Amino acid sequence: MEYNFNEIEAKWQQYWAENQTFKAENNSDKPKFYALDMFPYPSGAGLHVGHPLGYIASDIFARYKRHQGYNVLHPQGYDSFGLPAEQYAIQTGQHPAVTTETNINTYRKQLDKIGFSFDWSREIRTSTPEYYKHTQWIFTQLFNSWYNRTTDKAEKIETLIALFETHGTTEVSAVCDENVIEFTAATWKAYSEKEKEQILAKYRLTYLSETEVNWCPALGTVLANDEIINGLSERGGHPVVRKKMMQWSMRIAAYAQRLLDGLNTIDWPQPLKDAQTNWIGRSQGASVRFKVDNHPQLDIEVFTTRPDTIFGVTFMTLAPEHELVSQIVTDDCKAAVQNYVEATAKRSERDRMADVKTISGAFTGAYAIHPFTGEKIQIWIGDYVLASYGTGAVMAVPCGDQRDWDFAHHFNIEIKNIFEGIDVSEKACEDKTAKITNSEFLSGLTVKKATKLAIYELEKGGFGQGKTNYRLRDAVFSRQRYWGEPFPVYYVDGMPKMIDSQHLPILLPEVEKYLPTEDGQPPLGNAEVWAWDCETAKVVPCDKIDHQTVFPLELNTMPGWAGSSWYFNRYMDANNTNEFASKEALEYWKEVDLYLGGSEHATGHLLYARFWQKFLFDLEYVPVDEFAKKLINQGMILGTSAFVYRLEGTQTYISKGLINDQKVQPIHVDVSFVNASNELDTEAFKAWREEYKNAEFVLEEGKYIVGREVEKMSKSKFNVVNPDSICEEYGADSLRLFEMFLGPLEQSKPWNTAGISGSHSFLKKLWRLYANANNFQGIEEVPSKEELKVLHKTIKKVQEDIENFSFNTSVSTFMIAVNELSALKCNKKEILAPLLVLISPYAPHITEELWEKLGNTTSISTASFPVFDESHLVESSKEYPVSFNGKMRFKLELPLDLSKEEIEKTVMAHEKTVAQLQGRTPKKVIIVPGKIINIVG
RNA sequence: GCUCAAGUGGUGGAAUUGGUAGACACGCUGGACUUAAAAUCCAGUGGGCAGAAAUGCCCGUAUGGGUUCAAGUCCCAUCUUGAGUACCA
Repeated sequence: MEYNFNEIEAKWQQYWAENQTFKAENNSDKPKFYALDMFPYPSGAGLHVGHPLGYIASDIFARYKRHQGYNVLHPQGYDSFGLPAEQYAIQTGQHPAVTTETNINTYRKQLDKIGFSFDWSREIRTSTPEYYKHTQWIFTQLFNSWYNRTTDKAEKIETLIALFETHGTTEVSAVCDENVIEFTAATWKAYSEKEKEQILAKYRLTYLSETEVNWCPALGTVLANDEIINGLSERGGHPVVRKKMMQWSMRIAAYAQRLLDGLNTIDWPQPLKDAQTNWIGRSQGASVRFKVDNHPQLDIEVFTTRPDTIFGVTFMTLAPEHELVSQIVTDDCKAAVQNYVEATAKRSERDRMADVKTISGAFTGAYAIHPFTGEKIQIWIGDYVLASYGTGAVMAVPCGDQRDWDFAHHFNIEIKNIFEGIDVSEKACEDKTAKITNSEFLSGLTVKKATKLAIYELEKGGFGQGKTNYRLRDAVFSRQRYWGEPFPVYYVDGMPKMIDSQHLPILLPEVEKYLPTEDGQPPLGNAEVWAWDCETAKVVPCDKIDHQTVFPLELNTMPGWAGSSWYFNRYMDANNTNEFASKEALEYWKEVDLYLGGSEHATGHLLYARFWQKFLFDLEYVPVDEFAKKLINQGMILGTSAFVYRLEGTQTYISKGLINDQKVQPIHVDVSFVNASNELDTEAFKAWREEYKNAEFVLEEGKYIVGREVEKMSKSKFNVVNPDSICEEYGADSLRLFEMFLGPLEQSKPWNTAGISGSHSFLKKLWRLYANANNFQGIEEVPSKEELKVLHKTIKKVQEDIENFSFNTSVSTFMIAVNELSALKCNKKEILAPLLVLISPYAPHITEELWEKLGNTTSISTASFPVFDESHLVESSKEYPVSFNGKMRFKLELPLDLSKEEIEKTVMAHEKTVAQLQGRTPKKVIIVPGKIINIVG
């Protein structure tokens, strides 16, 4: 009987679906295990072979944990709001919901074919009202909360109001806007409702603020930073300008320290932790206030990580946008400063960052007073100082900072040396082991001590204090898009109001056009029914707006990361209609035990999700403050793009080997036109597109050879390989094994189908092993010692490998086991049955089939994992490698219970040893029992 | 520039605490079966030198040093590639 994978795979996929084999229960005596994949965005291109890599790995782990007796939650869903569906809608008028639905159906079909053990009863889609109802609810919770520094957590806004009522601002230590005012309890009570609202807005965890966006007038839309290249839009190459808009922001900066600290409690890859650590960018130092000469009321505050170098300050630089620039600039410098400010304003932030080499700036004519020496210090402006970091001003220490040095050098400003025995005439000294000199009370101290003392003296003199700064900025939460969660927000007299949670969800309104409106409003501005009626608590037509009881609704939508910042909690209780998940479900599943996904989400999704989780934890909605205990990044599967070379300006295509010095244009061709030896099917190429119809080819040895390059798999590069055809040709089990066999999970690797026959023939060998064993039945007979040894060393290795996520090596272990058992002509049930359980997480279909043929009536997924028994591996002897000066010369079989002395005696007496030594006496003999013998001399 | 990861046969990769480098697979070569092909099975396969052969010797994990009885593995320097980030004071 042949291995008919098509039939077998269809049979078991149907069986699992009908029997709900992988449905997870929220009540169980078993220990729980939650294995999660980062859910996909359902793009129109469908799944390619890169997607399943991580899904296969987590599926293996989930199945393994089931064999170990865990109650496993292994769900899947779709991150289904997003840009491509909206752009397709703009082009075709097709509603994004329709496109999304179609794409999801394609994904589902493809996923089903690979045999994943997902619990589909818990499927979620972020774009459904049942789901985004809760996303909206979380937003309102953020709005109704503030960050209390005293308790170091988020609290309901009511606790802040209570503090204001009893103590005014005196007892409040909060993470809030910079420009909050102080008041007493009495003043607070005297404020009008609107004034109170305005004050509270500065404390809420989500708040409106004027933020700059990249506005492209020609496209009528807002662009993300990476959609802009050299100041022009990526699509169409139109000019992009910076425009201020009122947008929602999330006070993620409040959580900077906790996000940093939390990294120590979770098992995530170090590179990913490093990326988050850098992104949060904690730096410690001091904040120092410099008085401005002739402006006794003005202070310039700077942040420095090197307060120890304060006596090396010879000038000060402000960001051109700094608010004090216009106040301090002297009349004779005014023109130059204004010119410079205008020139920098024209350059985009990107341009400014990209151009690091050009040094530019202008002198303001004003002077600051050094807090310790009282010396007058020139105040400059320069675009190397960023308004958005720290205070937008730096104290420049040219001897200790290369950028300050470059600036000073360029503008001929004094460079004062405060480092003992170091020459700073050519470059700054950034070495932190240098000794400070020429610095009054800091002279003679090391950096560490000087820093401490400098901060102490600053605080004593009232010039500043120690400070910790974070690079992490609050996150903009508004998008000028259609296909996203609408905000549950309406505006009364310009102030945002939350819609009460009982009225959620606020459904995404229908619009005629998915583009922004002509006056630059977001697409929801096109909606005709988009106003909130406070009396009926319903969304009503816009023309009913009277600003008495009917008010305009928010026109922005939420960003892509809103829905993905809490979805892992939803799977725990995905069909709950009252709350995002019940307390019991959250208590039971707690957190994700294994999270698999790409490292590209390091500073996006993975940071925002940790932030929301901590927030929900603070308000006691979730039981843990880190949502994923362990995280693994799977590497990307790269495509091998193929190129033809067109002679410039012609329809002639030159085979790769014949190009030489001719001017050719490389053009991507569909990889399906190319065979394994890089030969192009020229007819298929000509038929591909109208423009290639008349192509002529310059062949080498009668063939057109294409160029190859490994790139990211992408539709536009025509290098996408889709799993469907592989499933058809070799079966899902072959695909699963092959993807695991490609190499370490974390590593990026090019896709190359050449090796798939190896995995496939392994499965055929496996099938034959069972077919030969009493026609699949196996025999009830005590296995031989060798057979048991093969089985148990396989159990040991596979178990270790799975736990280390080393799936590639366990596939080779299976191959070795099957090769060895085939050689032994093993037909014992006692060996063949446990072997199937070992392989079943990797190749679930064939193992279910063989399991059934062995006489089992329940799914193999219910079988328990074989238990490793050391006793089968105990050896009585060892084949020792015998080395001379570290080089292995021959092997010698010796009993393991020999003592070192006995080993040495035997080895030294051996004829090969004598031959190797050629009469020399060894200086030393190293014997590591059970490992190696090394003779030196 | 900075941070991180990585560099091993023709190819993907293995070698988990320093202890037999190249497991397993692909590819290739030869053979068996076959009219033939496919499929399957068997043997060989890092490079070099010597030998009819068994076998022996030398070289070999990006490069150059070092530590060690012993280094792909540890240390220092350099080069290359990939990823992230970027005037962060």
